[in-house]
Amino acid sequence: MPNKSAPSMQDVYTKPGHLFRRMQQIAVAIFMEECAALDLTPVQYAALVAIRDDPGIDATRLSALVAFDRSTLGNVLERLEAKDLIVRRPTPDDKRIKVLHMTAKGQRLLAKAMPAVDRAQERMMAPLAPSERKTMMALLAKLVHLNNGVSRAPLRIEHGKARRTAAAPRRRALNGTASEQTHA
Amino acid sequence: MPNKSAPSMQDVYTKPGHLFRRMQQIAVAIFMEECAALDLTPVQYAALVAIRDDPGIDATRLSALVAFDRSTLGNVLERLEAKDLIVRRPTPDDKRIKVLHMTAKGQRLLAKAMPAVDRAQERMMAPLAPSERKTMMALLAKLVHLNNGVSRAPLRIEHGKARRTAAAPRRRALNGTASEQTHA
DNA sequence: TCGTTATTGACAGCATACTGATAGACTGCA
DNA sequence: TGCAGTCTATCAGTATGCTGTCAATAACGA
Repeated sequence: MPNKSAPSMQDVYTKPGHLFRRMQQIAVAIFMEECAALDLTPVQYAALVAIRDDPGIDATRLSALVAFDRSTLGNVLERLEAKDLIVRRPTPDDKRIKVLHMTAKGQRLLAKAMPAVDRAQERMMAPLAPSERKTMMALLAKLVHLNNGVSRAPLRIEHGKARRTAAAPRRRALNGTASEQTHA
Repeated sequence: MPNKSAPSMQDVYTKPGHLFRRMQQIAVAIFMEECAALDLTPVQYAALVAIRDDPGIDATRLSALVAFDRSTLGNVLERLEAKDLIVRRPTPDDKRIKVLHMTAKGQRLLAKAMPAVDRAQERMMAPLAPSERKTMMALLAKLVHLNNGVSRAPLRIEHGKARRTAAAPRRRALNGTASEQTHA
């Protein structure tokens, strides 16, 4: 009988946790290589896209849209503002909130980033055949969707786009739990 | 014609980079939940396993075995030592090196961690059917394998287990590049 | 043997993540 | 109306991950 009394590195190498960590390392490295000239991180890119999609959004709602931890996002936005890619403005209707808008510089950078980001996505999947990529992405999407809500930063998409205004009272319950799935 | 002039969040959601980041978030969250009582992170767990597998290894070689960045590993080892799970000792033959050994406390913790780690791995794959899990893991392993060398911390396994001794001069070229694959 | 090159551990600095706490602002309900 | 509970941004603390640098040490080649 083989010795099963203790885990070895050979076991670790085949475990999902190890492989997901490695793949994340690789994905970030490739992204950073492609975007080196733009001084843009994956997280910053996603935040910019979301802000451009939804101008006037506030930081807490943004964190739900891009599935970032709220505490982390504060620093990310600070850096984006320091680089003049976005602006944060307080609002008269709700003094707790600072709404986010892209600057012209941010728009230009995002346009330039697009091809670089696409190249990065291509490169990380390059080792797989086209049919394998499809399978991989379908399974990965399923895994992420059905595990949404596990981490501190689950993805939460506001349906009906009735974003908060002075007239429309804000929807409650932004604090989703693990059992609550955003898309059914 | 649809407007393809700019990326939207809907595009980002389906990109590999986004999904890998989300999955890593989820995997770490699940691991930490299962190991909360043990005060052990995924990275610390892998380091412990590797040190137990290969007592007397030094930090640089360890970083290659577990695919950690060398700079990060220093802090990880510091914390493991502070928790009395490992010891770092200088050697007379090479004054640059500090060799690593597990303590009895580390052994005990590792034994206790095993079932928790297994539960974590189960949980993160739980949403997939057994056949889907197999497919996913095979593709993920392939992707990581063939992209090994891309990040700053590629996996490098020493073949022939001729670890350095006073008699045997150390193998050169630990500085692998992206083109160099560890296993053919 | 002696100078060049490599290796090692340690740092400083930046960016992403998460936990938990806090102060101020707002809402809804009694 | 007034207060309890909620929501916002922010902060301190911890951990990972990367870039780049440094001094001490070791190996190698001329």
